[in-house]
This record gives sequence, C-alpha cells and structure tokens, in this order.
Amino acid sequence: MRVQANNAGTADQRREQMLRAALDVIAERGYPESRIADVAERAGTSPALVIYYFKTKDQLLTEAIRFSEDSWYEAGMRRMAEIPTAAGKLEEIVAMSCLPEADSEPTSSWALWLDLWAQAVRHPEVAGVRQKFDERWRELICSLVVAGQEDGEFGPVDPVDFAVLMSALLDGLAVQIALSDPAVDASRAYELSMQFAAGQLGFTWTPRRSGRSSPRADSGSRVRGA
Amino acid sequence: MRVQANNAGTADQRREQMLRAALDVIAERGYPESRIADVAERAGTSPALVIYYFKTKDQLLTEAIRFSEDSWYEAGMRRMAEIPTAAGKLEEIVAMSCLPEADSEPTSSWALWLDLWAQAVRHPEVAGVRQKFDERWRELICSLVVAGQEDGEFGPVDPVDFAVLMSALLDGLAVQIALSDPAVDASRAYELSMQFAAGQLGFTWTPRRSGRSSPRADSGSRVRGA
DNA sequence: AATGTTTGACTGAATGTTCAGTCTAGAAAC
DNA sequence: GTTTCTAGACTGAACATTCAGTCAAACATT
Repeated sequence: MRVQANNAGTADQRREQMLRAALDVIAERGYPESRIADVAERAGTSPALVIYYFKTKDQLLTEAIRFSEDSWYEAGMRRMAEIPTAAGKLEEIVAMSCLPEADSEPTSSWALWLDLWAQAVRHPEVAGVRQKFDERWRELICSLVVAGQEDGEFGPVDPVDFAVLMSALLDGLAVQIALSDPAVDASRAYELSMQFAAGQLGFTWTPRRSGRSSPRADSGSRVRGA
Repeated sequence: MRVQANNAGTADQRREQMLRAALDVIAERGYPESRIADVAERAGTSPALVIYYFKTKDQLLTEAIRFSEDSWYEAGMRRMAEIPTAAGKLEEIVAMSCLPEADSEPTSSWALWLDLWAQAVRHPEVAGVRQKFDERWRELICSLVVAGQEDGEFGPVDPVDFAVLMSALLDGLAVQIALSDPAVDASRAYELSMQFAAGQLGFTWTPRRSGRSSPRADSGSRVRGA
C-alpha cells in the first residue's frame, strides 16, 4: 500500500485545498450537515489531517466562508478598478450580487450567504465575519456614491441611507435568487436593482438588450437631480 | 375509530403544544441543532410521543415553522383589516416586517426566517412552504398598491415591480435586524422602508415622533404623482 | 536525527427512531 | 350493570448510527 504519491506542496496550499473542498461540501450539503469526513474525502485526504490543520470543524467551516467571501469581494474589486464611471462601478456591484459568477456553480454562493446568516444568529464568531463583511460592503457603496456625487454623476442623496437601502435590497433579492423563486430570477433582480439605483441617484440607465454577459465598463450619462 | 370525544380534544391540543415547544426550541438553538428530546422536554413529554405525532423530526420542525408563519400572517391580516387607508395598511405591513411583536421574543421571528431560508435551499418541503408564503406576501402588497391607486392615494407605479422591490427590501432589512447589525436597528429600518414606499408610491409620510407603539390607522395624505 | 505531515484505527458521546408493551376510556357483548 | 374488547395515547428502554476529535505509529524532507 503506502502509495502516498502527491504530497501537495506547502502547508498553505494544503490549507487552501481544504478550504475549497469545504466550500464544495457546504454548497452541496449546507453548513450544518457538512462533515469533516466529506471535506477530507473531497480533498483526497483523511479526516485526521483536516483536524490537524483546523483544530475544530467550526473553525474549518468558518474559515472557509471567510475565504469565499474575501475571494468574491476581491475579484469584484479588481473588476471594478477597471471601470471609470461611478455608475459603471455601481453596475458591477449590482452584478456581483445578482449575476452568478462563471467560475463556481450558479446559486451556490447565495446559498452560502443564507447559511452564513443562519449561523451568525447563534455563533458569535460567524456573526463577526458577517458583520465586518457587511460593513465593508456598505462602506464601498457609500464611498462610491460620494465619489459619483463629486463627479456630478449622481444627484444629492444621503449616501449612508442609500447604502443601507441598496445593500438591503440586494440581500433581499439575493434570497429570491438563491431559492430560485420563479418571480425573481437573476436578470430581473439585476434590472430592478439598477432601475432603483438610477432612480435614487438620478442617472439614466437602460438594460443591455440581449446578451446576458457581465456588464461592460460604460454606463450612466450624467443626469443629475431627481 | 376516531371517536373524537376524549376529555378535551387532547390530540389537537397536544399537537399544538408540541409545535409551540418546537418553536421555542428552534428560536433558542436554531433549526439544525433542535433535538426532539428538547422539544419533548419543553412539552413535558417523551421523545417517543413527539415521534408518535410527527413521523419524523423534519416533519415536526417544518410544521412548526409553517404554524408560526401562518399565525404571524393572520395576526397581521386581522390588524390590517381595521385600517381604512391603503397607506395605513402598507404601514402595518412594514411594521410587521420591522417591528418586533410584543408576544414573542424580540428577534426570534427573524431568526426563524433565516433558518427557514437556509433550510429551503436543500429541503424541497421547506422550500415549498417558503415559496407559498412569499407569494402570498407579494400578492398582498401588490393588491394593496392597486387598491391604493384606485383610491387615488398612490401614484402610477407597476404594482408587481413594486411588490418585488418592497418585499426584497423588507427581507434585506429583516436580515440586519435579526443579526442585530448596529447600522440598522428596527426603527431605522421602519423609517427607511416607509420613506422608500412613500417615495415610490407618491404619498407623504412622516415618522411618528416619540412613542414607538404600533402604527395607528391614519396615514398618508393623497398626494399623487412623483 | 529532528521536525513537520499523514494516516488508520479508535473512542465517546449524542441522538433519531423503534419497539414491546401499559394505561385509559369508550363500545360491544353478556 | 357488569365484563370484555378494542384502539388510540403514551412510555421507558433499547438500538443503531453517525461523527467530531484522539493517538500512536508511519512517512517525508531537511
């Protein structure tokens, strides 16, 4: 026996491999039903090794969620950095929330949010992760609005209020998308969100006609005032 | 069989007693961590009896959630029926979503929603409950808008779009409330929601100044158009 | 050798569900 | 009116499984 071929590189690589495996498992079975044996199997190792790297199951799963959120956020940030206008950036934000990323499965990331929220109710550690994440998210929207206002792209609206409203709206729509509600599919949520944002911030926005690819850089057309 | 003449309709009473016990337990420990032994203990019986009434644990918990949602909804409907204006009714709807009911504990009902959503992702039976509930909820908002428009209280807005937006917004805010996010407490959520609704539907609304009781019948003042 | 990885084999506790009956009250038989 | 029968309500004690976490030994790499 003792074949023991691939020793998958450094400790950090192993960790990440396990985190990804954990995310797969969580997406498939949900947070509470995720077993370390599943993660181990999907990572091609033994349960004992998983515990070796992460002291406890909760630590593994929590870290996996944090890892996922951070990756998602940073990928979005990178994309946003290439977009010149505030309205375009806002569009990217909405797309991040509404349109599934190509890399992972369709509704898995939203389902993860639902698990995250449910866990956060009773697990302070998870609650902390969520809280920071939400804060960062609202802060992003807020500063984006301020920037847009300074550029004259957006009309005068309280940026903090808008951030709260917008993020809540996106969360609510994400629930519908995650649960495949027939009344609200991804593109519908996307359009409604953008219309809402455009109305509140006072810029014009028209939906891309056909191809449902990710939104491009240009958007918005300098119309201020309500 | 089914002689239905025991001392006091024990069967149905027992069931409901167990459902309430289950809700207590779910509120305390969360859906996945709820054990039938807990429910049994709180209902003052044995685990075996719980299974005797509900074939499985999932059936018990699912039914408990349905029971809770229905009670919540119907209590709201009863309150709404007393309110004459559409804007007032809408205010009641927002209050239902944002302000904690006096009867049960503060954030327990929202936490229940989070559990419900998370479970719905993977359990078709729970998904069905949620779906129907959401549909009914949006339908309520929709017909309320139509009624308000016919009365001239509300301006011309697509009622279906509004219902989707409004319910999503309320859901999103409910998440923040459930998780005690410092940025969005219940009253803030309430005011933002009402301002949003007033803005979209074109009626004026001013927050009640002090006493944070449930909203009263009068509200809105016939201003149409954007 | 020493240090850091990896694993198979276990364990201990938790817990959903089953089961073999007991108890009670009404119905049927006498 | 009393006894017998029956069916539903109820229970305590097991059963069977699942799973997080432990451990000592094996392996790899320096």
